[in-house]
Parts: sequence; C-alpha cells; structure tokens
Amino acid sequence: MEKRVEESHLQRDANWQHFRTIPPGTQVAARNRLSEHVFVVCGGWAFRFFQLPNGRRQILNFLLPGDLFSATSVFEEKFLFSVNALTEIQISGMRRSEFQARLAANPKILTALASACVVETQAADEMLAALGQRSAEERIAYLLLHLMQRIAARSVIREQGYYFPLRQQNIADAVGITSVHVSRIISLFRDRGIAELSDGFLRVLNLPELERLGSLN
Amino acid sequence: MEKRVEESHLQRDANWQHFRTIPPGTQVAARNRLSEHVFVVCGGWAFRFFQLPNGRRQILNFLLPGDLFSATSVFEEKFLFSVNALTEIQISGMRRSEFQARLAANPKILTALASACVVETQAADEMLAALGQRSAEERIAYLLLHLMQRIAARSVIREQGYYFPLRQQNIADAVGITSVHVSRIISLFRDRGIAELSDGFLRVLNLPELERLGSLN
DNA sequence: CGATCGGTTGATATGAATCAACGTGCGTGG
DNA sequence: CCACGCACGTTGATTCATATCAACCGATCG
Repeated sequence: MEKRVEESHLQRDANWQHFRTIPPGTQVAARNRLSEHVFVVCGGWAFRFFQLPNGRRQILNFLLPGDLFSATSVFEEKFLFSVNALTEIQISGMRRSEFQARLAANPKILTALASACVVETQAADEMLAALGQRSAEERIAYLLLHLMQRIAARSVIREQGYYFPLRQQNIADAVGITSVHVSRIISLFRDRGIAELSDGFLRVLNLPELERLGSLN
Repeated sequence: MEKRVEESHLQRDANWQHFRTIPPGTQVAARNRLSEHVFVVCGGWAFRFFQLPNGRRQILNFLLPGDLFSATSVFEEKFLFSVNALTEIQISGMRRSEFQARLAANPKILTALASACVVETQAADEMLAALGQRSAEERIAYLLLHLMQRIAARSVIREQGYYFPLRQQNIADAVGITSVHVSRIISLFRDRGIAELSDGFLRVLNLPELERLGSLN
C-alpha cells in the first residue's frame, strides 16, 4: 500500500534517536511505571488505555505515526496510562530532560507541543460526549469518522478505503460496549450499505449517513 | 461557612485583572466563539460542557476556584466548549497575548500551566474509563470521590460534610445517565448508609464502601 | 490435525430509559 | 397573605438497549 506519511513538527524538529521496532500485541508502557523518556510513535498503530481491576480496559485513544504517547508525559515522570502495540510499531524515545531543553531552545517545538495538547484534550472531550450521551451505533460511527480523519491527515487513501487495523474487541474497548454488540452493529452498517469493515480495511459506502449518525454537531 | 481558599500558582502569580461576578445559571462561554482572553474561576462553581444537537449535554468537568476554564484556551483562540455558572461565580480574564508573554517571562507560570494540563488530561482519562466501563452506581461514586478530593484540596471540611452545589440533573449530565436514575441511586446510597446528598451538601457515612464502588483501581 | 482466535448469530437477562404521577418548597403576583 | 406556577426530587410501571451466555464457523498456525 502506498503511503505518504506526513511527519509532525514534533517528529521532524526534535531529532529523535533510539529507534525500536516492536511486534504487535506488546505492551510498551505500563501505568505508574517511571520513565525518563518521552516517546513518539514513528510507524504503525498503538493504543493508550487504562486497565481496570475487573479485567475490563478502556482504550483512551489510538496512536498513529507522529503521535506522542501523550503530551502530558513531557512533564510527568510517571506513565499515567498503559500503551499497547496494535500492529508492529516503530517508536523512538528521548530523555525527558533533553526534550525539555530543546523545548526551551526551539519555539517551534513548544508550539507543536501546545498544539498536540489542544488536539488531545479536544479529542478526549469529544469522546467523553460520545460515551456519555450517544448510543452504541452512534459511538461506533463517531469512532470511525474520527479515525478516518486522522488517517486521511497522514496518508493517501487507496481505493475509497482506509487501512484500519482494529479488531472488533478494540472498538468495543474504545467505545465502551461488548464485542458481540460491535459485531451486530458492524453487520447492521454493512446491511444498510453504510460501511464495510473487514480484514483490516474500512470501506465507507454512505458517508453522509455515517456522518448523520456519528457527528457530534 | 468558613472556607480557606488556597490559590493556585496560576492564580497567584499571574496577576489577573478584570474581575466579574456572575449569577448562577449564566452561560459564560460558548463553543466556537472567539475570545481574546484566558479565564480563571476565582470563586464559586462552574462547569464546562458540550451541548449536543439532540438537546442533551455532556458536562466535561466542574470548575472550582483556581481553575482555568481549560489549559488549552491559553493556545486556542476559539472556545472548544461552553461554560456555565453553577453557583454565583467570580471570574477574571487576561488577554491571551499578555498571558503568553508572562508565560515566557516567568517559568513558575509555565510549570503551573503544564501541571494544570497534566491534571486535566488525567481527569479526562479517568472519566473516560468511568463512562466506558462502569455502572451508573460506580460512576456516581467515582464522581463524588473525585469532587471530594478537589474540594478538600481547596477548603476546610466542615462537620464531616462537603459543600456540594450540584443538582441531580448536573450529576446526570456529567456521568451520562438520567436524572431519575440519579435520584434512585442517591436514594440507594442513603438507604445503605453510604452517603447522603441533599440541599447543596454532601455527607459521606461510609467512605470505604464509597471507595470500593467508585475507585478505578 | 487439533487448538486458538476473531467474528457471527440466537436466546435470554438486566440495567437504565422513558413515561407518568405526585410531593414539597419557594418565589411571585394578585 | 394566599394562590399559583415552577424547579427539584421521588417513586412506580413499562419498555428498550445492551449485556450475557452459548453455540457455531472459518481461517490460521503449530
């Protein structure tokens, strides 16, 4: 698949080193563990989540190439969340002290960080609204639209479709419903000619309808 | 009620002007409206929310004395949310440009802002987990505990109770359930001797049990 | 070849929404 | 000063969305 990855300022300007390639399914950060490093995802998909004591997990967001694990980890020395590789990923880290030094020296990085922080918060707020106020169907539609935008910002879209490596269980963990119910709703979308999702690939057949369902406005 | 308000660094160091007192129920910020100012709440309670087209609203968080409307509004010139006064409030604003100038000049303010950002994000993540993975009962317990901590950080607690100006509808809008269901669950808490909530006052009778229900760990 | 994983589908159970009625306190205007 | 309306909370009956439990299928892999 042809892919034009557009690097963020954070990725371009901050001069990262210590590249690592990590197989899918690996947990690359654990809540409450100390880390002297700030990490970016350079390739592949990961997700940030909370593990609850009852065995459930809430996926807080998905990390795409160019994303910091979280803007907050620039200031916080403990991880406040866990991170897991969804696909094979490349990540690279920089000592927090070094990052902060660069931050002070290069206003472009500060701007990029502030912008990342705004985007993160905005996304969290919208997800909060989706989880609190919308039906399962609407939440899934919202998630699809949200991820489509993020994918589109990073790569060329091929054959009217999107590379989309989420399992139904991941969708379930992100929008707070059961994977069984996710299956039913995805089937519904397929039957109604709204979208098809299979085998790591998302094809949207009726965008206006998907937006009608998923848009928060 | 005796109250020792502890000002945050943001409030103390940034030298705010343009104080305004605002009656309860007033909307003090509207999503998508431009604002040249950054605002802090100096007294009273407010809440930040999204208004959905179907008439529902999601309360994103509650604003207590010392809180910025949001750390993101330091960088973003449009409000990404709306804000409403829960009680009578005092707010004060500063031109964004001026705030940014002070930010550059005084590292203490930068630290305070970064810390506010971390706290905000962490709170949003936890709320996400609560909304996605927990029952109505657990969500309400979580909200009570969360607010108790924030109140306790700001003022002396009186008679084993907390000043707590939320209406049941506000709780409903925050945790994503119906106000009648909130009523049932609050009654349940009362019947089970866990907590009493009435008339702007919260009294916790069985903290361990409330924590068992509401804690995310 | 069996085991495991991801997805599908059906039957049933349950938590929460909805609809509705009612109570109580409070402010306002007659 | 009373009467009315209104906001807020409570409670019951019913409905509905989603969870749970269970069986099954196809693909993949050791």
